[in-house]
Amino acid sequence: MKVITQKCEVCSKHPASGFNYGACVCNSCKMFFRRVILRKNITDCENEGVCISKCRPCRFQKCLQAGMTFNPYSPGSDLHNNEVILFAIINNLQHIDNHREKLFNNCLFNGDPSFTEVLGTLNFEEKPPDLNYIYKEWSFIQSITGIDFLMKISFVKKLELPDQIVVIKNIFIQFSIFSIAHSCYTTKLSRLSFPNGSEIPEPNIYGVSDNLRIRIQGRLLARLIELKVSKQEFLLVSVLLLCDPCTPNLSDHGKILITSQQKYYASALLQHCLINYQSSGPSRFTDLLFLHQAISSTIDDLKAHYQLCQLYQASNWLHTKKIFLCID
Amino acid sequence: MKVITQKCEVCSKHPASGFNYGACVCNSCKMFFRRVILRKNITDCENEGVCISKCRPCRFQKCLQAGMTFNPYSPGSDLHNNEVILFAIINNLQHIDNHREKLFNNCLFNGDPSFTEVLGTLNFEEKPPDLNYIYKEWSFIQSITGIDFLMKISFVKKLELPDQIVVIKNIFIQFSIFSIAHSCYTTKLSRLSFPNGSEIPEPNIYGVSDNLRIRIQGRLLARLIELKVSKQEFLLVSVLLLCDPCTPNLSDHGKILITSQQKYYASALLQHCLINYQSSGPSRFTDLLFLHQAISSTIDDLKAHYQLCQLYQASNWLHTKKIFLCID
DNA sequence: TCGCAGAACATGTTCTGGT
DNA sequence: TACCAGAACATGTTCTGCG
Ligand SMILES: [Zn+2]
Ligand SMILES: [Zn+2]
Ligand SMILES: [Zn+2]
Ligand SMILES: [Zn+2]
Repeated sequence: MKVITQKCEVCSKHPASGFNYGACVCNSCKMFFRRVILRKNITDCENEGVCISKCRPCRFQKCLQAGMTFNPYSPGSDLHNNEVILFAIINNLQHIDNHREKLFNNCLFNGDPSFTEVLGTLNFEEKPPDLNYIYKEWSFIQSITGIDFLMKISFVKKLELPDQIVVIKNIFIQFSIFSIAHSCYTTKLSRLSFPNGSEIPEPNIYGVSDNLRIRIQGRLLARLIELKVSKQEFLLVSVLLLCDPCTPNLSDHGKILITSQQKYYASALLQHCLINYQSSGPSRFTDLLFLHQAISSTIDDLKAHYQLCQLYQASNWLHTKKIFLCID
Repeated sequence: MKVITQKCEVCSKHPASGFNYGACVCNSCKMFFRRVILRKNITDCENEGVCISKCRPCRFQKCLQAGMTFNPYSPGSDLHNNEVILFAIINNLQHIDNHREKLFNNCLFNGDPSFTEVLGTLNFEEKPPDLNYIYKEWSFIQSITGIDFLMKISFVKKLELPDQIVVIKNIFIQFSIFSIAHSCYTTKLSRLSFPNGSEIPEPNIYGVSDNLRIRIQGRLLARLIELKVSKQEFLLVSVLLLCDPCTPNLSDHGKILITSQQKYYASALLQHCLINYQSSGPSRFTDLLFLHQAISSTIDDLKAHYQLCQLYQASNWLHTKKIFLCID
């Protein structure tokens, strides 16, 4: 008699039995979600990224992505159970990021894909141990692995293709910078630089003000050091960078999805802050969100720096990769 | 790596995982069987006879039919568990027979099907309460419901069609007589007769020896009374009548199947006797099997009687139904 | 090494009760 | 009455141990 003949949002195998735990899912998936939460047996997908989504961990991720939440009547255990969800969300991000790091450190990417091409599968190759990247290559592999990471964040695939391009294009440089900065913070470096030690931006270009370079190298990193931004916080903030409903040229559908995801990840970050910082959780949350400003300023400086470099030493900046030129 | 790519004998949905509990079945069916036995939760099929065989009780019957047995290592409980199986076998027969009785008492069957037609679905109709059968009609409904009963014994469907005809044709009269006799025994009648009281065979036909009639009316019934044959025994013996590997014109395949079924039901009957008669179980078993002789003799007498009647009163025996004339 | 019984675990379906 | 959380039950899959 029900109008809901919809397929389950998670398994799409059974018809949804109704609105269970906050999403339109079938009974099996409802019970599955419940059991994972209660038994707290969250594991990681074996083949991160290339899974057919039929495995347990991926099924659970789909539940989370569908927006399922667990609010048992029994008061008190409430927070505890939602911590499980939070943990799972972060854990998932952590895995995708571990994969990114692996690619960044051990692989190379041949070619010069446009944005449309980037949306397909990216084929990384093993990097010979004796190969040394030059600066340009570092920044390219940093960005391309960053894009790969962003593409793997689950809700991105739910966007229509043009929206995917728009969103990724809007954010990948910010993420690259944020990511390299956090990695430098983790390894206790005081200036932005690639793993081989070459500083960002490329030094010693005649005519470019040292002031600009110092700002680029220091501002964001200093803030990360000051706040002692954890990896988990870094990841959540990264996803929130992506969740910008004001991204230009976004379709209506995209806007709705991005908005819901922003709400979702924002409350996850807030919860995380509350758990780790108790009463000062909200202010921590604010600090983290405002990292966005430091990132944006750094990008602005980088752009200025780039233009100056073009001005003074054009030849060195030839063959800029398409993604940096924002070519679709 | 296994050669066994066979389908499960019970569900034929999964491949058989091996030889489990005595039959080639899949793992699910293995566990299903195990659980039914252990929990002893045997129930009856809702729509006896016309079930798609997907329901629990039918699945369990299929297990039994596939020859599955339960012999747990733990000594002592052995017999107990096999009693569960025995109970289930008898219970199933009981149900089919209850259905037969219902048809026999409350329904009528229009038409004069040949044996080939009888193998399809038999369409019984509600009998108006004010309708009174004449003798011929009683014997027809008795036989046709008997055939319906026999067809529903599970292994019959496993026979090839010609074998089904051969087997049923060979036995349906014996079963009819046996059945009516046991029913008379149950209702404490001393002479074979139909529910309306009309005696078997039809009395008062001029020229037929009373001796013959008395033998027909009494011999089998007397034996049933003497032995106090229970309904359960009646049912098992009935199936064993059917399990005659020497049935003429049986195919090789049919012979093999019938032989295995004979072994199966014979050991069930023996077990039943042992449980109820302990040390005199085997002799009880023998007595029951020898009921076959009384049935056969009665049939012989009936045939003689029939021929005599034809001789003296031909008109009365016109329009004999096809099944009695053994018309395929 | 293999095959199977049984335990343990995972998943799916139906029932129950509160709102 | 309809809806849904959770309990209870039923089914299916994988692991373990033994001969
Ligand atoms: Zn589902
Ligand atoms: Zn997976
Ligand atoms: Zn099976
Ligand atoms: Zn059934």
